Amino acid sequence: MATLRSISEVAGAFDTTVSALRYYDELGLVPSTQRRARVRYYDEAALRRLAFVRLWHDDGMMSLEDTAEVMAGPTRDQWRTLVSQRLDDIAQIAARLDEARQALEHLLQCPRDNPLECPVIGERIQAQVELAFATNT
Amino acid sequence: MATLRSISEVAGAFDTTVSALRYYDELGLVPSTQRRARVRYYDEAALRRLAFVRLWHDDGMMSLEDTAEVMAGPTRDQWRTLVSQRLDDIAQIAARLDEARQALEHLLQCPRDNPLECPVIGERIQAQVELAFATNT
DNA sequence: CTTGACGCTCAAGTCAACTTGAGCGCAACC
DNA sequence: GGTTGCGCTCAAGTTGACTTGAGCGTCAAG
Repeated sequence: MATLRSISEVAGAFDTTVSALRYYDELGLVPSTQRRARVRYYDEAALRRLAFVRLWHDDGMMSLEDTAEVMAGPTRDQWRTLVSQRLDDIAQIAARLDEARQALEHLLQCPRDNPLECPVIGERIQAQVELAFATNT
Repeated sequence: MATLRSISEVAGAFDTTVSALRYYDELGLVPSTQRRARVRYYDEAALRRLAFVRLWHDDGMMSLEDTAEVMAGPTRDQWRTLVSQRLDDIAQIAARLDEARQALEHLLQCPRDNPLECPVIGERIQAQVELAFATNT
């Protein structure tokens, strides 16, 4: 049952590095289960914590600190706020991502050689500039 | 016509800082139009460059370096590759974002107090762990 | 005529999330 | 019995995108 894995096995399986795992351990984010003569071993529970971290944290979705807080919070209210904030952030990011995607997709089929000269992008940009100086001259 | 803005005006209008603008200038990313006795002034064209930078770069969509390359590339092929790579990245990020959103939304209405104990999330995590050690024991 | 607001340069500091390097221990293999 | 492989610790380095600080110039107002 309680199969224990060495740090390099875990790193290999989760496509990460030994040093990153040591770093997580140091932070207390994913502590190794046991220490036999200073050597770290990981069991299933630890692996689940690790998978959790990678689910939240990868690609900069959530900072390690926030991830730690979500996992650590013994009471519901502590992480609920954080989670719903993060949901708001995600919605915003998704919106921006979609804007960027549209712009980039246009660029690919835009006949202009220099992106700065593209009239379609130019319109957005111009709108931005005008908006920036909307209140004063 | 050619209205010139001071660095602090520009910073205020674009909701950024004077030091960031100086940094962009130093990089050659958004050079100031003129220098009157060492003092920077920005015209419309410069503002358009700045808006462009913020459109691509904000929220970590694109690094400043990539942004620079897209704007600088005099030939189409130079930035086309970059742009389509970035489109791929965006698609991936969007997918991960959606995964994360689903997980977080579930958490908000999950009766469990500790996210690590949630069976719905647990299933994903478990799948990850198993997948990680799929090839060896 | 000094105080304040704004501008400048150049060097150094900051932050997150790691990585790298020095120097060590222990076990196995040739 | 040396050397390779994996593990360890602790301190310091890295990267990107800025920020901060020291020290200075310039001009308008009080």
